Amino acid sequence: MSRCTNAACPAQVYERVRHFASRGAMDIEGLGDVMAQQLTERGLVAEIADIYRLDEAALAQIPRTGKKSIESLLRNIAASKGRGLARLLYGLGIRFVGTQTAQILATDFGTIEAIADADNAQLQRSEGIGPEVAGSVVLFFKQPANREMIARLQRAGVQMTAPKRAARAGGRLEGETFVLTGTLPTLTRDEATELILAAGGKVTSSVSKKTDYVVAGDEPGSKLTKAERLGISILDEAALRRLVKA
DNA sequence: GAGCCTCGAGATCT
DNA sequence: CTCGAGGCTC
Repeated sequence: MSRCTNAACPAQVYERVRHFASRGAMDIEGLGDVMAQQLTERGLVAEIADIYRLDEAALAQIPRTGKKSIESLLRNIAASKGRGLARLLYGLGIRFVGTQTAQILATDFGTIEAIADADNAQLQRSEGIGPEVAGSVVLFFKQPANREMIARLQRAGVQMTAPKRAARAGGRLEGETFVLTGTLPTLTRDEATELILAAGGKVTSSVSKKTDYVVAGDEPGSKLTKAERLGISILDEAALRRLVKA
């Protein structure tokens, strides 16, 4: 696979902005595919940090964007500053760093500076980080343009810290691995994940012998079948809540 | 090397 | 959600 290396090319800027604002990353509602396209095409956003410089006058240039949408978007942009290090890291779009890896790095290192200054060997001490991923992270933070972008985000007030792992250790679900499938009655996937993480548990995406519990909701997928075959404990939402509180 | 797991893309649904 | 590719662990 080939990768375009011109960071300034419009298609690259658009992709970065779109990914940064996406649900798993900074979750900026109102800044989806279409808005990202408009902002980058019009030169209102030439790099990620420009998102935080947008104001009413700039947004008013965009067709079909009235006072209400503008107010709401600006509010959502402001709210995104507090999403925390894990989401921010994922949002930066570092190769091989998805939500899981970003989460691990965030809780292991605690601040963006610690990650940016870590060398290959230090990064590899984290679970799931091998030579390839570590190399990719080092490469990203070696680029002066990336360090500058981060500095600009920081100046804009974007928070770049995370509670360290220690703060969460000793939870009731310490050492337990969970997999979610189907739709839960009252919790979203993110909320269920957060509940488990907060109790010291771990959430992965595929069922294996190492899975301790499968949390199944309505219309579960093949993960439930696999869990039954492997004899893994199945929980519904109520049982998960009980386990967390137990 | 085997098995596990994440990433990332594409399909499905709301 | 599923699934393949490929990185990581043991």
